[in-house]
This record gives sequence, structure tokens and C-alpha cells, in this order.
Amino acid sequence: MRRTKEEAEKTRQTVLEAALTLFSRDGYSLTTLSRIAKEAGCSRGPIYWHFQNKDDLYEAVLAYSQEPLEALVDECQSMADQPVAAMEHFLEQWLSLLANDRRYRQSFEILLNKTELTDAMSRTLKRERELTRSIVALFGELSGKAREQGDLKSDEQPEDLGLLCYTFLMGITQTWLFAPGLFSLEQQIPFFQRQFRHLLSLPPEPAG
Amino acid sequence: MRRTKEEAEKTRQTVLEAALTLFSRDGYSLTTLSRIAKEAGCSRGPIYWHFQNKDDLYEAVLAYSQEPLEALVDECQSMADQPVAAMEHFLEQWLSLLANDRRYRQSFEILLNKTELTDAMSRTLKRERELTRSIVALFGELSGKAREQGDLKSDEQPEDLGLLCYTFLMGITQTWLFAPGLFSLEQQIPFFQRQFRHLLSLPPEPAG
DNA sequence: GGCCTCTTCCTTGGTTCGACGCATCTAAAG
DNA sequence: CTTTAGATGCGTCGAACCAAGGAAGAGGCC
Repeated sequence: MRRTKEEAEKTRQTVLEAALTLFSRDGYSLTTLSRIAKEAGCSRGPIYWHFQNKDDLYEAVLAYSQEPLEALVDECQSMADQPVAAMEHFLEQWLSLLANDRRYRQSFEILLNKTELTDAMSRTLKRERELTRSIVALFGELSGKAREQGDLKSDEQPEDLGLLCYTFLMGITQTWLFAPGLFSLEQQIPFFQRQFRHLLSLPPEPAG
Repeated sequence: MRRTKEEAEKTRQTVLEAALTLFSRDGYSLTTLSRIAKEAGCSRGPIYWHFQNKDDLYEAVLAYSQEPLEALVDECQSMADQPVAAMEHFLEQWLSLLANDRRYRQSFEILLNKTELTDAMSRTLKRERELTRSIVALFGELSGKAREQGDLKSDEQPEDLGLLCYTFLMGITQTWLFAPGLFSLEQQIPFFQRQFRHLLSLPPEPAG
């Protein structure tokens, strides 16, 4: 039975959320469209209506789940006049979202632990690498400006420092998602913030 | 036709190598036993003879490919009387092996990018987490001893520093394997070594 | 404004395809 | 002669995807 336009859109969203849940929990291969349909409370039909195929659905799920991250990147790009604040904000938000935002956490869970990066998904891979590159570039620019302003003492190239910041964040993310029982991310956030400042030779945290 | 014992063992190794190649290139799900057999130059029969099933083969492949890493851990554990040297050796070897040792690289490639970490492989997962834990503990102990010897100035807890070292390494590893074109690992090794010493407030590199 | 038609959204059943794993067979080593 | 190493064909299962159909909103025609 045909639904109204809003109901159709709602169905689409429900399918996206169901797929996000199952992909991030069971992995891409083991998640069948039947189970996504069941989780979404519909049949396989709507999935094939709204999405071309399973790969297409995967791409849509990833784009949807990464909206918070892309928003964060945009936000910090517009803070370029306060480079140190921008970098610290990025770090703090990244770790907080990882600890507290389900959708954000699931996006990394899927990408890092629940997907086999094969040639079949080269489009998604390209998109993700572009995102990586943009974050590295963002940190590179912010590092450069911070040094111009005299807030950053390191002698290294800004591009290298951008890469360093990114690997710093990804290391924490990867390690925690791979072995959540290894440490409490929430409790260690201040520790990682201190080490981040130390890494960049930034002035220590303002008291407060 | 029955082969001699040595030939049988060689067949086993060939299958392991073939599986390592295909798993790390195409991912676990997309790699079929037929293709492994073809790559190994035999049929599916020997695979079922030497291994219980696909999961069992996967475990064996991972254990085999991680031998270099486990050797490195053992080596550095026995250097506990020279903690700083041990840590720097670990870092340098980890990055060099990643850049130059095919088997070492493939082991991470499989684990990080070509496997969906589901409940089905909980045994492997447990093993890997144990390995992670042991490396974190190793760095924790070395950090503690280095501080006792006055070579390490940081005020943080040794266990936290151990975690930090591990995330530092994993961040580089994950980022490079995910986007090898982003930077040249080989060229950046000295940079990462400098930053590692800086992170731990170790004295700068001895000239040489 | 009521009827008609088209389009849209979705259900269901079927088709195809290929993987794993087993059972059976071969044949030589010991 | 028994055991071991390996080859091969088949059964079973479940996935993706397609096709045909159906029902109700959306919009036009009188």
C-alpha cells in the first residue's frame, strides 16, 4: 500500500538506522537484507526501492553516520583564526562524540572493524580517504597558523604535524574500539588532551 | 596420492601463504577455499585435511603472520634492563617491519582492513586483545623503569604511558594501511621516532 | 467537488548462484 | 595391509536480486 511522501521518507530513515545498527554490530557480510528489513519492520521491497543494492545502502549508511564528523570538520575550519582553540576543540569533540554519540561511534565501528576494504567498495574508500586527507590538511593549516601566532613551538613541518595529529586521534579510536575493555575512554580523555598539547608543545591547559 | 611427511608440511605452508595472500588482498568473506586452493596449486581437499574449516584456517594464518611481531615483543621483554633502548628498538622495528616485511604488513592488513570482527571469531579476537594487552603492559613496565633510571621525565602513570605508546603506533599503522598514498612511511620513520621521544620526554636522538 | 488515472511505495514468491563442508574415492608411504 | 595425503562431486543452504502484483495517495478532467 502506498504511503504518503513523509511516510516513505520515514521508512527510508528507518532502514538506514536499522542497517547502521546491524552493520556496526554484525559486520557487512553477515548482515542480510532480510534482517535489515526485519529490524526496520518492513520487507526487503522498500530497501530495493530506496537503494539500488546492498553496496549502495552501505554507502548511504556511512554517509549518514558520518554527518557529525563532517559537521565537526566544517566547524573547526571556520575557527581558523583561533588555531589552537580549533585544534583543542576538534580533539575534545572527537573523543567526546566517540564516547557518547552512538551514531558517531557506529560510523567508526563499521569502518574500522566491520568492513572488508575490497576493490568492490572503491567508491566508499575514495570518499573516506578524501575525508582523511581533509582532516590532515586541516590540522596542518591550523598548526602552521598556531606557529605564526607563536603558540606552537615545534620545529617540524606543519603538514607533518597535521599527519601526526590525525594518527594520534586514530590510534586512540582504533585501540578503544578494538578493545573497549582495555581502558575507559571517558576517564582518559583529559590524559589524552594533556598528551596532545605536549605533543604539539602547546602551553598547558588553562586552569578551570 | 600420498606424499611424504615433509611434502605434506610443505603443502600446509603453501596453503597458509596462499591464504595469507588472498585474505590480505581480497578480505576474508570474498576469499573462497577454491581460490586459496588454486593459489596454492592444489585442490580443496588438502585444506580440509590440514584445517578444520575456514575459520580454523583464518586463525592459523593470523598466528603465522604475527610471528615476527611476537618475536619482537619477546625480544624487547628481554631488554628490560635497558628500558629506553627497548622502547626505541620496538618503535623502530615495528615501523621498519611494517614498511619492509611483507608478512608483518599483511598481518595488520588482514586484521585492520580485511576482517569483520564478529562474534563468530571471538577466539581470534580474544587472542588479539591479549596481544594488545601484553604490548601495552610491556611499554608500561619499560616506562616505569625508564623513569626510575631518570631517563624519562613525564609525570604520568606508567600504565597510561604504555597505552599512549601503543595508540601512537597503532595510529600510524592504521592510517598508513588505510591510505598508503597519504604519506611515505619509510621517509617519515625518523619523524615519528623524534615525536615518540618527544611524547615521552626522552632525551633527543644521540647523534650518529 | 467527485471520478479516473497514473504514479509511487511496498509485499511476496521465485530464480539464480556460489560457498562451505562432507563423503567417497585414489594411491602411495610406512 | 593400514594409514595418511589429497582429489572430486554433490547436498544443502542462504544470499542477492528480480518480477509481478496490489493498494492507496496525488493530481487532472469534467
